[in-house]
Amino acid sequence: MNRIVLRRLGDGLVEAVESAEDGTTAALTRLPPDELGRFVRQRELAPVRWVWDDTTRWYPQLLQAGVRVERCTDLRLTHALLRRSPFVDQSVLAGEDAAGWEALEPVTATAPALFPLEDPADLLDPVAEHGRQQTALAASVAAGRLGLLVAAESSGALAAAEMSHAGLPWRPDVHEKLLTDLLGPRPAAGRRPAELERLTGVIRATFGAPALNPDSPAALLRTLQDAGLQLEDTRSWTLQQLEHPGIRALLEYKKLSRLLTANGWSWLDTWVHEGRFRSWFLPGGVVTGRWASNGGGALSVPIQVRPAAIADDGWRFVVADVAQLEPRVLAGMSADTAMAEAARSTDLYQGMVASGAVATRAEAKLGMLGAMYGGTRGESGRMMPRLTRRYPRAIGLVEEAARAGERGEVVHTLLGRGSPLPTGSWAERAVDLGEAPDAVGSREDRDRHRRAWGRFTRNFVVQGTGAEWALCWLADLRNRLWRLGGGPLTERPHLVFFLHDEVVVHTPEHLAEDVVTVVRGAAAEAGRLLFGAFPVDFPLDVAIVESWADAG
DNA sequence: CGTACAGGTCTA
DNA sequence: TATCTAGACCTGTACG
Repeated sequence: MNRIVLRRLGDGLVEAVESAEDGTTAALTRLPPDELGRFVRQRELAPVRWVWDDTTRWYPQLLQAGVRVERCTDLRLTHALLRRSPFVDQSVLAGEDAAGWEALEPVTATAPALFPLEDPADLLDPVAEHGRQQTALAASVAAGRLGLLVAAESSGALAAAEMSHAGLPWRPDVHEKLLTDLLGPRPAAGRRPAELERLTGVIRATFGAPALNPDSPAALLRTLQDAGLQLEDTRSWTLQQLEHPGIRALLEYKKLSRLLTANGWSWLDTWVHEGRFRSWFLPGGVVTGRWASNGGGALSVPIQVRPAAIADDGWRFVVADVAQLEPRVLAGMSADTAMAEAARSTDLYQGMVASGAVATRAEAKLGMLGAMYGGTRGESGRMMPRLTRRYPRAIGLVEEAARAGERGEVVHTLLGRGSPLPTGSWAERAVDLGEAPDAVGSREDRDRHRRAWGRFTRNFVVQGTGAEWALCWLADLRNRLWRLGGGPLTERPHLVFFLHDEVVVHTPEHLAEDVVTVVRGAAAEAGRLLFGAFPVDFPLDVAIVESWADAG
């Protein structure tokens, strides 16, 4: 398959360097930016891989021009992956512009200038960087797995851009009715809605504080303490434990105030246009490999407002999420056959009960969460010895990751994403083994940091490998969806949302059943890609719905 | 007056 | 019968 490296030239032209499999240059084309769409569309007629500095700098404009790309190599994301992987000879990647590649930030402008002036990306040489990356990959002892990872990461970048382009269907009228029913009519700027005004009055009267601003945590804490309540913070969970006639109104105020500030009228004004909620998904935005997001709080859209996410007329959402992704991934990566046996069940925790490992589902869940997050106290800590006896390989894997982190070492996911190195004085000392008396922090301080980093690395291997499974699922699904329909991206079934282990597909109603089939097919393929023939299942909960809120 | 942080709440 | 992982983003407040 030919590769085409795209780069911007100083005079505003775009250069396309096409090379064959063996590395020989087949063609060199220069064209003005407004002809790029036509060029890419034409070259996409045959299998080709586009290579560019950063997907956010190229793909939104192509999508705007109605051009969809099958595959690419995102040099920014690939560089970041290879740079941290313990399976890569770092000297190969070192170059005079290595720092430039590391500093490169994705572009998330709301109105992207076609080619921004003074873009630091324009100082970097994509042909040279691609060469270094290919050399580093080929020389790696984990070339196969890393190759899969960088391909999936780049596919994710395409999917992310496509989701921002399409947007999540969102009905402002439904959202506004929800707000009005709960808060009252939209108030003038800077004023509280009627219901919050009413609750403020109740709170002030009940606690005898006529000037209290319930939005000020410090003032609220003082007022509650003056009223004789014993508390150290004003979190809802803390307030719920208290007996006082004013608590009800206070909790109600907090709930509605949160709705107003996070997803109220101004959220609608800012993030929903022409019936679509558009935010930026940032693949690789979290160190573990999970995606981050930018704009509108896309990864924490409250369940409360999801009724406003409604498919277009004649369209449906297919909402799919994988049940208990992380314990299943742990079973696969540790090749723990006993845990994989429990994972054969639709409910992994119930499977653990059925095998006699634990007595109740609640214990199974608590124990596994403790194993993956590092909970040592309370009930989850008490489960550990039994889980260790029953699932020695799975528990052993996370325990070893925790110990490595406590020693200041790098851990890695199944496909080879490396954890960051710890920062701070304890880390240097951990490598040193010197344990010299510390002038700054106490020994207890260092031990606390060490254990905290161990919890991070313990979770990193599981969360990170879970993210790899989800990335493979998403990448394969994206291609299967494309083949289900015809015409432009948004006239076919297409992805509109992705949240760690859940996808939302917007599809013409008559294709919804086919979408369910390919969503399941892609999940099975992701399992094969990561774990080969090892028998671990990834059952999906899938629903065909008109509103996102009706799923699950 | 702008920035940084604390406290809080939402997601998986 | 708990507080363990990763984030985004809001308001209020202290600081320079």
